Amino acid sequence: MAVTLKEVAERAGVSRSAVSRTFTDGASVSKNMRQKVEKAANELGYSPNALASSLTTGRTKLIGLVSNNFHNPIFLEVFDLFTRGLQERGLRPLLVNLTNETEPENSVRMLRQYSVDGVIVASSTLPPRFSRAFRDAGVPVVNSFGRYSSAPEVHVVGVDNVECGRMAALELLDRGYKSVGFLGGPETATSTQDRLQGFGAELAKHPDIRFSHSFAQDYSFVAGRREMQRLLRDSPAEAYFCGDDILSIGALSAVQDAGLKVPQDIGLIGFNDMEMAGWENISLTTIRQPVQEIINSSLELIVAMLDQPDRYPEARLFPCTVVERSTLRPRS
Amino acid sequence: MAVTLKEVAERAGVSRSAVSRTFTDGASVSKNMRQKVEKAANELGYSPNALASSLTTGRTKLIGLVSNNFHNPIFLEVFDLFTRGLQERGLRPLLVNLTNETEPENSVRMLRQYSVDGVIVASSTLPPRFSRAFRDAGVPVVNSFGRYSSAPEVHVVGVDNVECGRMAALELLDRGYKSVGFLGGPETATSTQDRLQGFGAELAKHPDIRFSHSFAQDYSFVAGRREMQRLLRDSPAEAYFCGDDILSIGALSAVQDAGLKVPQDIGLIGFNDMEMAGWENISLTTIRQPVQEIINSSLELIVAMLDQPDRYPEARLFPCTVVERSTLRPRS
DNA sequence: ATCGGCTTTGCATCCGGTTGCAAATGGGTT
DNA sequence: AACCCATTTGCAACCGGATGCAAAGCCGAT
Repeated sequence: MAVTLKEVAERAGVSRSAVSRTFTDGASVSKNMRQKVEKAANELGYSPNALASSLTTGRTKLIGLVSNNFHNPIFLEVFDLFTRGLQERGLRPLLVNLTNETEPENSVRMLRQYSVDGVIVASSTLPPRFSRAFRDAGVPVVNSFGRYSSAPEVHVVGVDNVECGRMAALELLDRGYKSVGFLGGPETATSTQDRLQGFGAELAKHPDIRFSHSFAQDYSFVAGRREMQRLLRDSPAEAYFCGDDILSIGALSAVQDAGLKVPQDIGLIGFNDMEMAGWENISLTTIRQPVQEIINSSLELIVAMLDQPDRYPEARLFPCTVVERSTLRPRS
Repeated sequence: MAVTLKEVAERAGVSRSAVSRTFTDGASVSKNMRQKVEKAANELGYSPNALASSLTTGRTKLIGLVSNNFHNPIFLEVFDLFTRGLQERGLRPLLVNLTNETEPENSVRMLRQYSVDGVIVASSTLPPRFSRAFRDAGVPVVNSFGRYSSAPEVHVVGVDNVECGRMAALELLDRGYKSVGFLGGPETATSTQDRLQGFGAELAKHPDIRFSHSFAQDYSFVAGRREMQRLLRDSPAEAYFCGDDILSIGALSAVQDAGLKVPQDIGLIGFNDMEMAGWENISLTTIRQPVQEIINSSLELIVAMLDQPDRYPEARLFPCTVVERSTLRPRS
């Protein structure tokens, strides 16, 4: 079907190696030879088969892009940045959707069958055993938006969620709220646990502040809205730290539907600063996660690992910042 | 690095062909042999190299998933459904992000280098020459959400955008609006052109109705908002058909910011029925595109083309329906 | 035991490239 | 013209697996 190296060689009247060499950079080919080969290749419309060459070079330039966040709009931004970043570096994203997947085995086997050069696990909700499984299979792996640990088992790039929780608490205290709540994502997500921990730890220093917490079923508008509706039925707090912007937006809609005003009656602070948070009809005060930086760093790291597969695992953390918009009352 | 067929063969004390056969279904292997091989394979943790086998079978099970819509949230739903659908069928999505790409050449070459078995072009804004380029390269291609044509050059699965425009017009007429506008996406997108055409054609039958149109720069919140702000400055129409829900939501925010009420002062009808359109704080009346069905059908089609690459191109169209929520005034 | 026919197995070759090695080539010196 | 050395080229083997073909194995029937 497609034109092969052999045909080009015949047409150019040279050996197959010669053709191969003109298409491998760093190989030794004379100017003359290169011309002849390129002429023949162009005439035939030849381009080398990346998979065949991967057999001998051991490199496919395929990177598994693994995620289970296909319902949170911020992940569209994430996919956009990852795919473009990979493409710019000559790498190809093989997308793996792990929605509803609980065990890593299948995906590990699949990605190994396709000899991916590396894997990026982009998720804040996938349990760490997924990343670990890839590492154990000998595949370079970077866990983006994953859990920070002082003794990381795999490379992690993201934020310190405990610190972010603390930051949210300080922000609410700073505004003089006397009773606050944490409206988290699913209780099983490590990101939720960590944010809650930091949030709670900071509030523990202020025993006069009433503090409660609860969890939404997942990171989604509907879940955030439902949970807030539940909270509103029974003496809600003055302000809530939501574990994700998408939860905040759901919560916001619940609050407004109940005839209450944000931020006058109830304050909200989100997490992520996704594009939508800046929309004028939402205008969410939130903790910004530097998505672009996290992704760039993840890409650099995975590229580096291609050459040093046994690189010692590190955690790369980026600071978050508060983005003030309209869902918290002014500083007192 | 990874375990190979040869090692399994040695361990099991059989020929390499025997091992190959136990892992190819439909091949002739005795129960006894299969057992021996599987035992050895398990002990070694062997799984066949999909790329190596693709060399001889000519099948990679790789499907190029090509798009340039990484800013419209509905495409997160689209990617979710496509990737899961492909995975269920044993196929692997190789994601290609064509943002800012104007010429198909590079991506065609790349996808051919990776010997994809087929390509799904999922976009309503990529010019038809992209799909055509894949077809010309001999790669089975399905253009999902593409432009319907009575003489399709490649397989198209989607909706009849002209018809949808007409449907929007009828809906607005039905509500008794006397002046209406079309707020489209980028003028170069065929989907925009077609929706405008249908919309205009229907209105042409009613010369008493004032009709205007304009275009947003792209399919995004910001563009929709900006365009609506412009319109509001100068005797706006009573109701607008927006070329996409995301534009509607931007427009909605502009209208509300201007102190006007929807639907009392201005009516809006969108297109797509993305998840967000149903959020209670948005509650957009819109024309629903049956995304799930379009994707299922696209998948069936691409699978069918794997066996019949020269299948005669067809257009598969699905009807749209009006989803009534809260952004148009009641029927008169 | 022998035979016939079907199934199972192994051999060898091929898929489309890459690469170590040795032979061939080219250019500059003497 | 002869020689030396660096570059370029081709040969052949290999990457991991699939498959046509012929040989081997198996089964029941005679």
